[in-house]
Parts: sequence; structure tokens; C-alpha cells
Amino acid sequence: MRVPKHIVEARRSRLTELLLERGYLPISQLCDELGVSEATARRDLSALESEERITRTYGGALGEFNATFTSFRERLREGTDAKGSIARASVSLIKPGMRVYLDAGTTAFAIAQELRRHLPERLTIITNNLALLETLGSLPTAKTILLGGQLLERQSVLLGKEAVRAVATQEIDIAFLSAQGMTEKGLWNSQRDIISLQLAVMNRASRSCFCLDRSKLGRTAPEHLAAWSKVSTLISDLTMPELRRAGITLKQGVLLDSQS
Amino acid sequence: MRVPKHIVEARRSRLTELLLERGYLPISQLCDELGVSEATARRDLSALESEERITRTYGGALGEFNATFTSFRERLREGTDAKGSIARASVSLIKPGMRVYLDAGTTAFAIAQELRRHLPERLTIITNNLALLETLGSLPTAKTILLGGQLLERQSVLLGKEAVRAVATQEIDIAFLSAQGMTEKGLWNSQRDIISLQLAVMNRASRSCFCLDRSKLGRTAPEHLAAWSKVSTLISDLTMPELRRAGITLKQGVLLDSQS
DNA sequence: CATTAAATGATTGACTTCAATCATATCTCA
DNA sequence: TGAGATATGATTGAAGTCAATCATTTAATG
Repeated sequence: MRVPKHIVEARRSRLTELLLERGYLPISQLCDELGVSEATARRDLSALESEERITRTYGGALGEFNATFTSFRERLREGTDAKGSIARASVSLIKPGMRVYLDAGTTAFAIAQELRRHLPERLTIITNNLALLETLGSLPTAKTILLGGQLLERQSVLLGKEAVRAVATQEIDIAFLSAQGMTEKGLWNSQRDIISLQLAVMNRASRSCFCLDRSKLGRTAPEHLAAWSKVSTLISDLTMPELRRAGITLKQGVLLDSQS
Repeated sequence: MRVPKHIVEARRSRLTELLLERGYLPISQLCDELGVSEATARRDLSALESEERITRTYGGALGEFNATFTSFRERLREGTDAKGSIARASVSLIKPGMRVYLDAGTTAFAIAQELRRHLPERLTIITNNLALLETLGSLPTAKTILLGGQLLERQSVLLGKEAVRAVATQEIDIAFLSAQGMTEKGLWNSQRDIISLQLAVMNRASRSCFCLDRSKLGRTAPEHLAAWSKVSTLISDLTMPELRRAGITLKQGVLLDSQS
């Protein structure tokens, strides 16, 4: 029996809410809650899935949030090799008791994942990266401090003057940062907000490490972030000769250079 | 063929990582990725589930994060009726362009959900409650500011001196707060950290609304939060006579009192 | 090195989910 | 108001999932 359109709409948004609240629900339970047959529940689910408002699974469905982070997770899985070794090299610089800053971006995510394996004692981790929280929150010994700031929609990153102000009160032993490009003129990034936060971090940090894989070499971005003289350490899968060829000279050399 | 213990452990933590990265994976895919039979994958999953490191579903499993928030979501679904009407009354106080503070706790979650339905224009929402982000982040017009602070393990709340300092720089039009108990002496809460943040918020807010359902009446908690004179508005499913009987007198009356 | 305990894969039958199809009721639109 | 579109539930066979059991292999233990 056909039913008014607004009823269908209402039921579907109720379904979305339910999934948002509960994270996951099996089909049978959805039928109960919505008071419809399996067939209808299935039809609702496929409709909502094609609008990308939920994620379908075998036997049920997941709420939107899981989908939101999926894109981030997918991005993460790309250049895994370089990212992984950069993360391992980064973590090797972290000693017990340090106050560590982690940037936005997938490299920071890889570092956090690596910390799950080798966690020095009594760390304090400072970040503006919400995507790290689920990883960091489950680390037993670490203390996590989140900078305040404005939530960048769909980016899961905090920025703005609140964030800059929050950094100014922190002491940082080592900061791991990333950028969108590097040339002989230094490092480049796209957004002014991001850059001003990164500069504030560099200002407070005893050591500023930039983590950039080889795909960033030669690229620029709208805004200039910093000259090479401001960089304490470059962690990269590039070799010194490659960098020299690109016109980049470093005092300290590249981490990873001589490693497997 | 029996296999060394560390291999099993490694595979299981790999499985956990996979689920954390991807959110959800069906069993068949897990078998492929891990290179084991269905039986083993199932056994791994039930082992991890009993350690509460993942959530099992029919046909697959979900990463830890979903589980973390599940308990929160469950709590939310309890006294839904009162919470719902408290949330509706709260939202009715919010006008376009306001700067709104939302507290930790499930009431704030209910308010955020309600904002998905009736969203005044140009809101700024300020909070220390990470559980709200997935809801607020998807609101089209609102701007969300997260206070900085130390991450309270498993609580998804930010506290500490960073948070208090961050509040001190904010202007707040209306704050929605909650507490664990109310008596004739005022409001009570358990943790000193929470209270000092709430006091800082009340200090910056033009209007401080406390949202408490009837289950809180007569309860106390280790720490005294505030006297009734500091409360601008009480939003509750309790009636004025009930409050008077408990020895509580308010200047302003109770919101919800006369409503359905 | 011998014994024990544990991990694995294969198999089985019960159960669940799924997509497709169909009949029916009733909303929508002309 | 009437014709057509569409939402729904029931049914069905195919496919997928699950828990239990068993034989095999190999790590752990002393």
C-alpha cells in the first residue's frame, strides 16, 4: 500500500538518526524500530546509501560518521611505504618525557599509529588534529592536549586565533610538521591559517621536524611557509644528492637517507 | 598447525589496525587481508571482541572507535523523554547569531541533535565536548569552536587549565550546563576540573542555563558547584511546586513547567 | 626430546541475509 | 474523479554467515 511521501522521508531521516546514535544496527533491529518489513528497510537503506548518508554492511548499516572518516582513512592508505618509514624515523626521535607536537595531515596520523607500537614513557602529545584522538586516546601512558580553535568543516582540524593563542602557552620539545611542497626557496603550504599556526608552533618548539615524502619535491603552493634555515630536521625518503640537485641545501642532512 | 604466540598477537593487532583504519570490514575481506581461513578470522574477532577492542557485527566487525562511542550513545538513549523535551526547550532559547556554549554530558548531545532540526542562522557553538563534533561538524551554517585542553581518557571531554584559559577569551551569549545533583544548597558535581571550567563559563556567559532532569533532584556529589542565585535559568521536567517542596526557590521559574 | 597444549583449516547443517518478482493498496497528478 | 505511479509486504531460491566438531600440525614446557 502506497504511503505519503513525507512519511517515507520522515522514516528515512529517523533511520539516519538511529544509525548516528547507535553507530551500527542490524537489519532485523531496524525493522523492529521502524515497524516495517525487511524489504522496506532494505529499500530505505539502499536509498540512503546512494545519497551517501549511511554506509551499508552485510546484515545492517553504519551511521554517517563512519563514512565521514572513511575518506580520510582511504587517503591514509595511499603512499604507505614512504609514510611508514617517515613515521618510524620520526618516532625514533621521541624520548621518554618529551612534549611532542603533531600537525594536521596524514603523516601525523602515521606517526600516531607508530606510537601505538613503540610508546616512550610519560609523553605529552599536543595537537590540533582531531583525527588523532581515537588513536591517541587509547594510548595508556600518554597525556594528550588538544589545542582549541575553530573546527574546519570536514577537515577534522582546529585552526584560527584560538589555536595560535593556545600554542603560545605551550612548551614543545619536538614538533612534527608537514607541508604541501618544497623547493629551493623553502616550504610551501596552501592556507594562511595553517601557516600561522605552524609558525607559532615552530616558535615554541626546541626542534622542528618537517616530514615530507618525495612527491612534495619541486611543488609549490599559494603561500610560502618557511625558509630552510628555519627547519631543524627534514625527515624524508629523498636522498641528499636528490635534494642538492633540486637546489636545496641543509645543514643537518636528511633523516632516513642512509636507512633501509 | 600451531603458530607462535607473537605471530597470533601480531595478526590480531594488525586486524585491530585495519578496522581502525577502515571502520568496517566484512569477514571475507579480513580473510584476504590477513591470509587466513574464515575460521581463524572468526576466532580472532571473537578474541578481540571479548577484550572489547572491536565490535562484532553479522558478517564483519567495526573498529574500536565505534565501540568507544557506543557506551555514550547507550547512555543517551536512557531517559529520552525528559532529555528530549529539555533539549527542545533549550533550543527555543537560541536565537540567530548567538554564541552558544554546550557542556559535556548527554544533555548537550541531545541539544546538538535538536539543533539538527531547528538551526538558527549564524550560530557560533563553543564546547569542550568532543562527542558533539560529529553532530555539529555536519551542521551547514554554524561555526564550531572547540576549547583546548587535556583529553580526559575515554570521556571525550577536554578539561584543565588550558580549557579554562581558552574560555576566558570567549564571549558567550547563552551557556547550557549540567550537573550531577541539585539540593536546596544549589548544584553539585563530581570533579573539580569540571567545576572550575563551568565556573569560568558562567563568568563569561550573559545567561547560564542548567539542564537537569528530575532524577537529579535531592542528589549531591562530592563538590559544590554553585548556589541557585548564580543560575539564570533552570530547564527541567520538574514543576515549581516539586522544587519548592525540595526547598529550592528560583527567581525565574522553571522552563518546561507549563509545557506539554 | 617427549609430552602437552594450542592454533589452524576443513567440513557440516542450521540460520540469516539478499535480490528479484509479484500482487495489492493508495498516493499523486492531471 | 480516474489513470497511472509508487510504496509496501510476502515469497522464493541463491548465497553468505555462523557455531561446532574434528584431524593435523607445531609451538611451548619441562
